[in-house]
Amino acid sequence: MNLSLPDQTMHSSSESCLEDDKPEVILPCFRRNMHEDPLAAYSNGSIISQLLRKTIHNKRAIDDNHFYLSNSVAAADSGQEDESSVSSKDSTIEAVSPSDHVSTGVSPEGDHPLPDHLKAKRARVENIIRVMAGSPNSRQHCDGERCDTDAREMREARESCRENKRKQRLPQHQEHKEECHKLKEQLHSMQRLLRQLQEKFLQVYSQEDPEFIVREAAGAVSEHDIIGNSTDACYIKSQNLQETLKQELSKAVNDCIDRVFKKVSSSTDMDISPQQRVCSTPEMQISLGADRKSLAPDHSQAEEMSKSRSSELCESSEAQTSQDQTEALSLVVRKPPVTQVSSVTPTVKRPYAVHQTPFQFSYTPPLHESHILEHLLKYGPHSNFGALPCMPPSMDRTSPDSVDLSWDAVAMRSKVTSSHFGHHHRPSSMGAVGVDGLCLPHVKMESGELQSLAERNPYMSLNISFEGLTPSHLKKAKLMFFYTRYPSSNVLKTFFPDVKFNRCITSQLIKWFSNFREFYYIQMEKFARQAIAEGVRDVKDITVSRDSELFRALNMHYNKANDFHVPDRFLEVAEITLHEFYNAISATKDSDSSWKKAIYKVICKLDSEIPEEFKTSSYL
DNA sequence: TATTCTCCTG
DNA sequence: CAGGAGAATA
Repeated sequence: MNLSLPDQTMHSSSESCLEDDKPEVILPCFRRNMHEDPLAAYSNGSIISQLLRKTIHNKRAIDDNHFYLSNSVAAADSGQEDESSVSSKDSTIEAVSPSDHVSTGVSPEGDHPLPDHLKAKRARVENIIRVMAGSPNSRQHCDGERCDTDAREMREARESCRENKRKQRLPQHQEHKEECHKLKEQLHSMQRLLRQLQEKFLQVYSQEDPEFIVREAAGAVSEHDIIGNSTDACYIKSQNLQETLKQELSKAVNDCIDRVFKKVSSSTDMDISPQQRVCSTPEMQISLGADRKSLAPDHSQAEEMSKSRSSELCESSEAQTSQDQTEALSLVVRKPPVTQVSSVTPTVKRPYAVHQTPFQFSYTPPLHESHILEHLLKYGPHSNFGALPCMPPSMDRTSPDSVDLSWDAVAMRSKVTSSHFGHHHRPSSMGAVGVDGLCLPHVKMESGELQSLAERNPYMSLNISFEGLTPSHLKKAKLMFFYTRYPSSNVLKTFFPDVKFNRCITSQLIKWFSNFREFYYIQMEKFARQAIAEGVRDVKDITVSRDSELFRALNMHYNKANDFHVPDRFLEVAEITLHEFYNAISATKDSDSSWKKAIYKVICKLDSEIPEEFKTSSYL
């Protein structure tokens, strides 16, 4: 394909529609429309159709290697019709030009002034189309190196061109009408949302403190200028918003729990499987946002697993109340009678409710409301609550205070995870009501009951299987790294006997060691380069002892508490690795992108036996 | 095709 | 350290 369009052509076709610097091409009236009053351009000049047509022309010109653009496009840009050049040279677009005239006259908006929202929207649409129109030409400025990309882009351009053609065949005025209609609808829906939000605020505040209505409403919904402006109560406003959200959420949650409990209590006599019974308790529904896609059911969990599992119930319920749950959920039983589920929550249409959040499962507010709430939660003052990241419920998020459990697992996890996640928050920070209510049922539940529930519930087991890796395991893995850099999965299974292995766990452990290696090799490279920079001439001058800075760095990473005696062999391996890096870098092998692979190959053979005591589950 | 590894990013 | 992308490997 010949891309060597004359420079002049490119300029006239690409820049003239994008920039102001071609006054000789763009008529003043058109420029005013484009740059000063996009709305007017929209309603009067059908700029969109013109630009679309120009796009088509440009792209066709590229495709067919036609060089007639400079004239016709310039004319088109000017806003004046050049039908002869259009229709005579490209009969496939014949529908375009006449419709321009039609649309110009039958513009649905006519002369009516439009809201600013609409103007802005329209401006954006036009901008997008301008970019579309300009891109294929600007591409022509590139040099020959990008021919491949260009070819691909050209194909895309052709497709896009076809798309545009299809659109062009629609009567323009109809298109405009539709567009206007859509915009209007959007505007209306936004106004509706605003009103609803406003009402919500008023309603809530009136319950709390009638005196606040005036000030708060004015501040929160200032756009509508309900009463006036208030700028002096920002802090109080935030506080109130916080409390309000908490109350609203808590109310909704409590309500749903009540309803679910009622339903459950009335249906426990029904003929349902143990799993079903288990899943029917609210805390299960809430907390079972398990990673269902992997992991097989596990009925033989160790006792401590079951204990930590119970802590998960509360933890995950906390973490998930408001976040978006995109993960497949296991909150519904395997073979639930549809009526049973839907009778509890009519909003849940699917018996296997895959994408329902635990929260939504029981309480699904109208879409707009939830959106508003979501937005407020995300960006509002209560970010701690709202911005809970989308992490699997099995991942660490603890609320030890919310459940009075004395199990070691809980305590341990709480301790570690609270330091692990900088933004960990205690329930107390969630407000008096908060989501603690969600955890309440746990407190009332006997530990034995919980345990048996957990053992009978495959989905919980999934959760816990994944949960099997604790910070203790991480610490142990780090120490094992002193012996083995590339442990096989068999080794891992052997040395983590207390972990119920599955694909997920294995991958996780492998990932850990991968991370360990990453740090290890980064340090090696760093110190090797440092040695070279310091002018070390001989590899033999590089040693790794316990006094070495390198060792200290590694020890700090894998043995932070420094309560483990690092085997000498590790020092040797570290030294060998350092030498490898030194040699490779000295030989400027690092210019090769895969120069480290040779080193990895050497190091992976240097794994040594891991002491037996690591095999005991109680190690550490 | 699934798994593993490295690299990169947050 | 987790997660994702991409390449290598089985």
